Amino acid sequence: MNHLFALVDCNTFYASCEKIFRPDLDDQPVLVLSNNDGCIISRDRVAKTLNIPELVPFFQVKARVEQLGCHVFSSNYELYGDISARVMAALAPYAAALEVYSIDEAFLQVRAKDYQAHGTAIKDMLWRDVRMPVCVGMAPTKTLAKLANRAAKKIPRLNGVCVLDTPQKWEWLLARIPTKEIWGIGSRLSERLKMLNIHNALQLARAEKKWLRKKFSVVLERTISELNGHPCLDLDLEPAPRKEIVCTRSFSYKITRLDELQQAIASYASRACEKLRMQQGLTQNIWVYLESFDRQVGYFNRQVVKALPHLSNDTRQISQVGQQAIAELYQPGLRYKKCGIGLLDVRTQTYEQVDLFNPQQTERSRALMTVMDNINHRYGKQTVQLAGAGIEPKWSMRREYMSPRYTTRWSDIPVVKC
DNA sequence: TCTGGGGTCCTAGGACCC
DNA sequence: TCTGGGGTCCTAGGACCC
Repeated sequence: MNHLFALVDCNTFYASCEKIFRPDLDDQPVLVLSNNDGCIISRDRVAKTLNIPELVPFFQVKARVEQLGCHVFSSNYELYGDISARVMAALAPYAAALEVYSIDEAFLQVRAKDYQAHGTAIKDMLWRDVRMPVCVGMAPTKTLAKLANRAAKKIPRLNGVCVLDTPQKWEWLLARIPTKEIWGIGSRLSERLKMLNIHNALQLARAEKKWLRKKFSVVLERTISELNGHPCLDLDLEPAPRKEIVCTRSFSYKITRLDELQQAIASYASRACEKLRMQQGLTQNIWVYLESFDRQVGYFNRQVVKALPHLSNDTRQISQVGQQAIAELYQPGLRYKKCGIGLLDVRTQTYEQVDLFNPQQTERSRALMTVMDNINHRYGKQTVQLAGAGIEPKWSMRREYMSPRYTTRWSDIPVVKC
């Protein structure tokens, strides 16, 4: 075998991040909530044994969770992002090539004499150096590596490492995996496959792929090839810049006033524009979204796309257009729960087409944005921001159980008492 | 009172071109 | 009696992922 793909996936990533700086919680149940403290999105190993469900609204289980003595945290993305970067950096020496697939997963291209030993070495290293528990799955294709990883998580005797390097090994596993669990097969597809009498991964692997391509899509055809050990998907080493940058949030309570909605849009526009400038991007089309829910009126959402006069990454300009748009969408008397802004058709500054007859973003505006970003990078987010975004606004999301930003704020650095 | 947020890729169909 | 063929670009919507 020339090389294998390895998928390294952190176990209960958010909950594990919270535990790194709280060794006192080692054997305690830990839960992490989504934005606005809405749902449970991560449960550590101990909480799972208590049968606390994932993806349920927190308020429904709050009483039980407290009774069981769970430690609850609001999501702390600054912390998780930083721990993720540590994990990825630590993995690099163990791979010929590495793809950061998500905040808690990486695909590696690995060559080793003994793959089992290599996987164990990766797992032990991440626990020793970052205090992050992971599982490792290895196989000749990414799709099989995903399934190997799932097996490593679910089958205790594998000790967190699963290598599928022969058809005998992966076919044994495929026969035991429902189609829904395959990477790229969601609930819709798996239902339709069931009607064709395809219930598990082995049945899919042995199905007629050309016919299924016609009936479904090329994606499914690739999945079938990958299940048979024929790689179709390579590592994505240099992720392409984003084509869309979206920022939407629910409010901590229902908003009724336009000026508060405009504050929110200004604040989300700032966030989106920071991301835009980070990838040296420009945008010309702005999407604005507004959602309300009211007992009497019911559910309602509206959206609009607005064009800027020219390509831009200026927070002030984009925020202003966003605020005009939200004013158009606004209807007095409704109670709003969520709004958002998206930057569409994002392109790179390098390829900007200069138009002789139309205005462009000025040098002055570019320079100002750079200064703003530098200050915020150095002294912390929102050191400089638009006045229109409001100062510590009441509507901003609930985060009642927030842990310190141990690794990204000087003021939050943990203190060791001897 | 109360249910997250941010992405990508593919396809079908329409408009338009030569 | 009989009405071409092939291609590109764009958009909306569906499906999927973490």
